[in-house]
Amino acid sequence: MKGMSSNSLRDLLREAGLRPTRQRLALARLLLSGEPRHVTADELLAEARAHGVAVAQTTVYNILHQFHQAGLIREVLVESGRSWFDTKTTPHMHLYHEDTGRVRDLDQNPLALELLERLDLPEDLEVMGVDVVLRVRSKI
Amino acid sequence: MKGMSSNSLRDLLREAGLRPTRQRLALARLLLSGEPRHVTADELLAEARAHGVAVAQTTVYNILHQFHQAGLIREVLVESGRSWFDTKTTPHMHLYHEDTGRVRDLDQNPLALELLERLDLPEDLEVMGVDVVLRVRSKI
DNA sequence: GTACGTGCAAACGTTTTGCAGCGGG
DNA sequence: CCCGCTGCAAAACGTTTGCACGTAC
Repeated sequence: MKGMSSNSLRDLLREAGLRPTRQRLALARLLLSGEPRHVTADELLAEARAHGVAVAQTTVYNILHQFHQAGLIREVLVESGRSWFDTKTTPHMHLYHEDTGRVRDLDQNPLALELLERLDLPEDLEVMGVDVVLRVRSKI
Repeated sequence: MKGMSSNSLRDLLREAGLRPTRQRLALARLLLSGEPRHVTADELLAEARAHGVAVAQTTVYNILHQFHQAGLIREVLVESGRSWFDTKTTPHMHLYHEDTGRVRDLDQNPLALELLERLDLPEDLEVMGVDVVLRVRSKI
């Protein structure tokens, strides 16, 4: 999505059923027009304001959840009391660095998919997603 | 751990490096002396008070985290803003029912272990744990 | 014009802080 | 008996909610 134009961001939002408001466009540009990234709500708020975007904290939360529901980003739960959001939406796992509190992608998609295929689930359940988090620490 | 006596609970806490205080003993009895279970802090607080145990909310949080750090219970992160605690500590995965908000165990240990073995991790990282959550919904 | 979004303030669940006093030794 | 640590109230933290006002269409 690198170097995505204003117009294609507009279309992206519209296709997701979201009105391309000033705030949504600004956050979409920060989140979705570059390399995949992991952010918290507060980091994104600070970044938006540093770029001169006038936006309320609540709105950042609202928009992050709207993007999540629309499938534009993923939510990653690794700490109680704080959510990470991941702009990479294809199936993959996460590495959580307990020392730094940072989240990284772990690109071994086939494993998580195989895991899912080999599970014996009750017939009446639909799988909405598989979240795999490896908690790691530096050995040194 | 079913039907565990007061004395063995005392020993369990002592071996975990925790003083067997009145509150810790009461919560340990509720959590660790029966079948494996999943609770939130507030559920446990309500249950303790229903059993006539005088304990503060903060103390329940403190003790749950102390039990977690001591390896007596596991923390399960499936929703932002609320932690579940699982009294089953052997390796296993979790099923998160998005309809009901409930957590259940999924006993397919070998899969999660195999997953771990087959990952290519940087040499300098130590794996502290693997969390696998399947988000499911009722098909009906 | 109107349906939908935003942003404020207040509520929520959880975590942290500071400290009085209990209890293990 | 005493010191370390526990357990508490209160505040802080990240997030969610309810509602009045704005804005895209």
